[in-house]
Amino acid sequence: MSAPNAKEGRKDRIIEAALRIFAGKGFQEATIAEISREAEVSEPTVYEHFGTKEELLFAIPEKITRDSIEEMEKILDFIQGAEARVRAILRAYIRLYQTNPDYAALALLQLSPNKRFRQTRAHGSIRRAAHILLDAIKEGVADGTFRQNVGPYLIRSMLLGCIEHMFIHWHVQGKPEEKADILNRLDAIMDIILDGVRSKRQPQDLTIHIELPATVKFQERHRAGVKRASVAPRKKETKK
Amino acid sequence: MSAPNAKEGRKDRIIEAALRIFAGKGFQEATIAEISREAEVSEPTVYEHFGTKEELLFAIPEKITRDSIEEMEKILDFIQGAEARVRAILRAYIRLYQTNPDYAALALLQLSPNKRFRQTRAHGSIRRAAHILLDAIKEGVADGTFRQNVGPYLIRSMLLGCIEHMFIHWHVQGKPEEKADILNRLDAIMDIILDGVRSKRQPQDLTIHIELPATVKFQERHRAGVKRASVAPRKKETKK
Amino acid sequence: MSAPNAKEGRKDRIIEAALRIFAGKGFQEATIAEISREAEVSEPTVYEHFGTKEELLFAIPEKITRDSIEEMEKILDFIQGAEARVRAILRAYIRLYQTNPDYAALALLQLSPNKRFRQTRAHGSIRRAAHILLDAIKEGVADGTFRQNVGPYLIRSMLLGCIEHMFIHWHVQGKPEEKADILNRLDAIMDIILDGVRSKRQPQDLTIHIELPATVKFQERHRAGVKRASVAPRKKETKK
Amino acid sequence: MSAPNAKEGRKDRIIEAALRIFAGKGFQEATIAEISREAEVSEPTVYEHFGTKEELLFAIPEKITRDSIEEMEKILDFIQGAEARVRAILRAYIRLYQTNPDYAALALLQLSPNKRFRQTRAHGSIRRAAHILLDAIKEGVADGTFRQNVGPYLIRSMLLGCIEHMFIHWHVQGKPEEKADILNRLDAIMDIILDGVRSKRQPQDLTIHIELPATVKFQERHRAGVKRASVAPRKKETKK
DNA sequence: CATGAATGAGTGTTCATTCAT
DNA sequence: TATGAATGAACACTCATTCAT
Repeated sequence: MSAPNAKEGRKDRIIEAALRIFAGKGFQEATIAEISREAEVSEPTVYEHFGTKEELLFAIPEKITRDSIEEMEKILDFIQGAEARVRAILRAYIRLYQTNPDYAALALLQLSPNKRFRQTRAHGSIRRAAHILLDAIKEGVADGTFRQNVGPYLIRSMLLGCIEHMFIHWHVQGKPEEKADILNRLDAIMDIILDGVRSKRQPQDLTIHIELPATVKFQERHRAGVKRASVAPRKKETKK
Repeated sequence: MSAPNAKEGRKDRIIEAALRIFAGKGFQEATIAEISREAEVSEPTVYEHFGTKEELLFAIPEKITRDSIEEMEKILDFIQGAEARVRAILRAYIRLYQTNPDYAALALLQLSPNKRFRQTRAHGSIRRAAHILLDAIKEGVADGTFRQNVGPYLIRSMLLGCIEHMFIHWHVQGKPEEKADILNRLDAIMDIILDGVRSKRQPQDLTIHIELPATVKFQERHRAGVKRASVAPRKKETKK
Repeated sequence: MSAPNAKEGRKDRIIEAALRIFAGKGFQEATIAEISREAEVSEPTVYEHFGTKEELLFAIPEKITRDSIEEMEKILDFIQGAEARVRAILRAYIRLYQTNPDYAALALLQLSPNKRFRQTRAHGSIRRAAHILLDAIKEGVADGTFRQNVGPYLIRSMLLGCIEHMFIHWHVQGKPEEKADILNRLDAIMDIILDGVRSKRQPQDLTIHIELPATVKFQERHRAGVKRASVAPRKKETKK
Repeated sequence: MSAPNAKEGRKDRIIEAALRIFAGKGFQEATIAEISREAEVSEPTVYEHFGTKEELLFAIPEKITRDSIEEMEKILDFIQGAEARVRAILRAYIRLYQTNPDYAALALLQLSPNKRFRQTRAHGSIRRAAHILLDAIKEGVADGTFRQNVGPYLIRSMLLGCIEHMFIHWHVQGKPEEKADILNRLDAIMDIILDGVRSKRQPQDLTIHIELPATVKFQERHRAGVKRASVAPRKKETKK
């Protein structure tokens, strides 16, 4: 038990050290010497487990994405409805980035520019995740949840682009405290993307005309204000 | 006149060569030797004009953004209305990226991860552009064009994130032909972001309870039923 | 009995694997890892038996030459006559190289350049073999079999040099099929070295004076005269 | 003039230093650092001129053989007769090895085991030289200078093998003083190879047919029949 | 002023070799 | 004893950067 533990522990320690260093100073600026120091192993030990500096880089998303994506897929089995599924997927993205800010920085700043990364198994996982999201969106387009006249790729770009942009922005701004907030604001973000940012000042085209005798008593039952969820537009007009 | 021209021409040739090379293979993978070869000057000549490889990197956005942003600012003087201004700014972004795909790749993949770039004058220009966009958004929030309850930063992230994500996606996918399409589709994209992706079929979640005396005549006006949607939104009307 | 057998078998397996690998890619290019893999033992086991990579290299001729040379010495006891002895020794060389082409390549290409190998016991054996050959040659010089005016070292260089050159040539040319032929051609080679490559035309200038009774009829048959040879030795014998 | 001189001088200095070091301690044991120190240049300068350590190794025979072989070819234009040509070629070999003992050691001990060297231009020159020698030998075989029944390849192996063996022997024995002697003894060596090492106690191959009157008494003197030799020299004497 | 030539400084990578089990 | 795991030590090679011309 100690051996495999020690072994895996060592390998994991190296990956974790590499994640810290790579995220901190970039792939090229980082040296194996520094990483091995951080991991408290010797340089050759790093090469024992990872044949190349770049291989070590790619091992990081390999390790991190596999679990995340499998978990996400499991969860999705229990979620019905396109919108809910999209929300769940984005929630997974955000939670991953938030739980592991170093990984977020690595993935968004170091890995994505790397062309060779695109031929990696880890990138395959990422593509799969992106595909799952795309499928959920398509489903939403099909069932009328989302607009018919908008390409699902564009919707995905909006969703992921927004999230990624926020993370990058906060990372380079060095305001990690705000990062913790993203998950809380996901529903808001979702609502905005779903419903748009334009202020909805008029009951869009809903008009109800009811003619009642003067004696009739009228009671409108307000719903409890929606808490965090759907910022769905509430439009109520009662006319007489 | 010929000398400064030749000189400036030389400097520009170096910058352009550097842009091509940096965008093509990344900053670290590129060598001064290669760039000087591409620019048809000698290596020391590169150092004559740019003290450092990184300085040369930073000179690229310096050159490109200055003109773009100044032009954008001028144009904005003639545009009224928050939404139109936002559209104009985004149009400028897209046109820049589209006109100069190498610069797009450089800015989005090479420059943004670079921390030192943030202390550059060129980055100042970029920040200013981002600020102008933010101001336009704020203006729109203030004048009721945009929702009040959404932070302008978030709106900006949505807009820029979406655009950047699309460019990156198309760059790494190697589909430049689609890139040419973005500008044409900007208005559509803007509309989507502004209006949301949710299909706007009816006032959702509207519940009206009306108690009426039996004698009251009631007339319900059906809207067109949802066609294919299966997960159709729930609408409940209760009448008595 | 099994243990030492197994052990010796293991040691031999390592030596044989090392021979294959060393001969195939050279000493420096070969790695202990590769050899241990080929021998189906672990790397430390190699070091268990041979303290050093070079020690392992030297163990190969150690193992191979010992038997060969002892056998050769025994055989020589039964061979009389300098020329026959020389032939026998060379036959042993050739048979060794031919039986074990890997060893030939190793000895001729890897071991001979190695200075430290000269201080090895294995090299002692090789020296002894060379000495035995030299003794046979000296014996031949002494008893009139070989020319008096040629140093025995030179004769040995001719013999060994020729054989080695042929093996090297065929090894690098990758024509092992010809190698199988050398032993068959040893006698021819020996004859050539012994008798020279010059065509023996000397009887050309041979003048014989024979006094015969007038009745005797005499006929000499000339060989075709050599055309261009200028430096051809002229030998004249006169008899009565 | 100074620049090319300095440049070529530098490059040559590096080659010469490399030759000394490589010959002294072998290719693998030598380090670029040591060579650059010996050449009094920096390590990168070595790489400026030679992309690789091995390329540097191969540049040595490149430089040395080209001149030698061209010179040899020129000289051969003036030499008539196969034997004289062969002698001239071998003289060139020996002089080269003797003039440049380090190169001899390098060529015979470091280069010949190297498989990649065989694909080098320098090796092409060496092959050409070997081919010229072979042609001269074939010419000699054709014109009757050399034995008809001996393959020219074998003759070449004898000649080159002998010379190389002597140089190697003297190199590893560390007796350079004898090396100086080889050229002086070349003619003797040639004579030996051409005429063989067997003591020539009688005119061989002499066949005399004499018709004698029946009254003449005839006596044939048998020599001891060679046992197994197949190509054994035929000696027939007929006496009266 | 432009450049050919040179280099200082640093890094990834390799293996022979050794412990701890 | 045999080995999986780890490492110390060393080296080839690169490239941004600078002189001398």
